[in-house]
Amino acid sequence: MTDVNETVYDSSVSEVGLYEGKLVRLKGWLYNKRSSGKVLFIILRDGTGTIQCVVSRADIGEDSFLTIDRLNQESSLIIEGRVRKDPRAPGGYEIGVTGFSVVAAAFPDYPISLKEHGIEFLLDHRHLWIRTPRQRAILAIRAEVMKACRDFLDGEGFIEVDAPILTPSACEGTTTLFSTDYFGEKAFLSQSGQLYNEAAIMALGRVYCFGPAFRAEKSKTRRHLTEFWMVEPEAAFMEFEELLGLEERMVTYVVEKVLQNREKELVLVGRNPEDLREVKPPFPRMTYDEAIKVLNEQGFEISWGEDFGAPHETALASLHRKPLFITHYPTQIKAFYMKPDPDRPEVVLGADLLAPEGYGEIIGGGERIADYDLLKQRLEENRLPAEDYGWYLDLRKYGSVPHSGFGMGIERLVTWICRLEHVRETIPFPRMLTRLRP
RNA sequence: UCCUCGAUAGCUCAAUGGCAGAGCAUCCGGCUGUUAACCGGAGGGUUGCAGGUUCGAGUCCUGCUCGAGGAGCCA
Repeated sequence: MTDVNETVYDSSVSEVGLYEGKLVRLKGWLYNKRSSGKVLFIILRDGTGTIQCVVSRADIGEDSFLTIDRLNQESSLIIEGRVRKDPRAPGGYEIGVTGFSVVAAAFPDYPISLKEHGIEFLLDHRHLWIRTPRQRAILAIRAEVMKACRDFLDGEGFIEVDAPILTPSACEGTTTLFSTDYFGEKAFLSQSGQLYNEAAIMALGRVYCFGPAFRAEKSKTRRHLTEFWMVEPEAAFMEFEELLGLEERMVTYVVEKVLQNREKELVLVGRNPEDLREVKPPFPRMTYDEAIKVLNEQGFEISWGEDFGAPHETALASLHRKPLFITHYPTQIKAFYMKPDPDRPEVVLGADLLAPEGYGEIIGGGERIADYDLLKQRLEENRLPAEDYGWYLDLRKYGSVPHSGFGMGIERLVTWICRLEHVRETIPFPRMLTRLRP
């Protein structure tokens, strides 16, 4: 049945269809095993997918059959066999095993059996949980999202500039920061690279930073991590209207790329790709004033000047099937660097982008204050230490220009795109209020 | 920090105040096309911790610990 001179092709599980009728060699892990006496079905996973491998006692001999029959879940092995189409196989193709070698037999107590598990148990075993097809799919989509962000911004003339993680003070001053000791001085983990971006645009024009951000808030919800990833573009000479257009095109591009390259994964995690095909410009817009009116009409008790809570955001966003811009928030509830609307200084030229289906804010951004005196005044109003912001004020002293930027939270974006219940599945090793390990 | 809910076998869960149970996983056996295979058998417990009520507590009461969902805050 096997010609000793026949070529054996090295393949990944995902590309096995290219070798129909040929012999292939697959390297991976035993995901599941079913036996029917003389025939054994092995589901092999290799990081690109899973495939059914059929082992028959008659084909490989009694000893080999017993060896493979005794392997436990997650044993690593190399399998050789012939690719064939079979409607009975999940995925359409299967491998008729002609030979194998065990790389390492797994201990018999692999914790993540193929049944239901609670979230605490799964998070305690996150290092193993990520092996499951669903988690693999989510992480692959995350990577696609991050790549699409970079590709889009690179294509728009942005240059990636890394912002520091260790910083001497708060970027926005309001939220809680993780502190650490820096050779006897107190230092903080960055919660945003934005202020450094503002310095970088005066050198490079258009920049973005892409990195982790840290928030020591005691938030305990499905939308919060203490360590999360954010992409923050910033552009010199870009005003508010142009910024919203950029955000719209970027979100559209990212969604398009995920549909193009990770549709299988989307389906696997339970997101209907058709929902996402509607995400195209223009996105609906609503001013803060209008939003307050709509919320009051819906029975919410919220008055002008209050910030939105999660239920408010959900109510507003569920009016549309596309992301929704909320613009012109009250100056008093937004960060000190946001530029007040020249026609109406009580509101800022800032916007949040709310994902549909109750996923909340995925982007926050706006035009920044370019005027030296106004920025100085805002710093004082917010009681921020002058010595830490001297360099930031310098940017307004030496050739200040109108400029805008935004931050997009990767985990929230992925949560919405995948239609997940919680952000914790969208990052390889989540850091949350009650979780630092593994 | 606040509100609500929860903690029983490795995992997911059941058990009216009255003998601590099932499915899965593990081990042993069976089955020539399985689909989170199936069938038979075995092992596996300080019921989160500390008190209390009771003839008797997994179950009722008090305190604590840990976790989940939500609020506030935010991406």
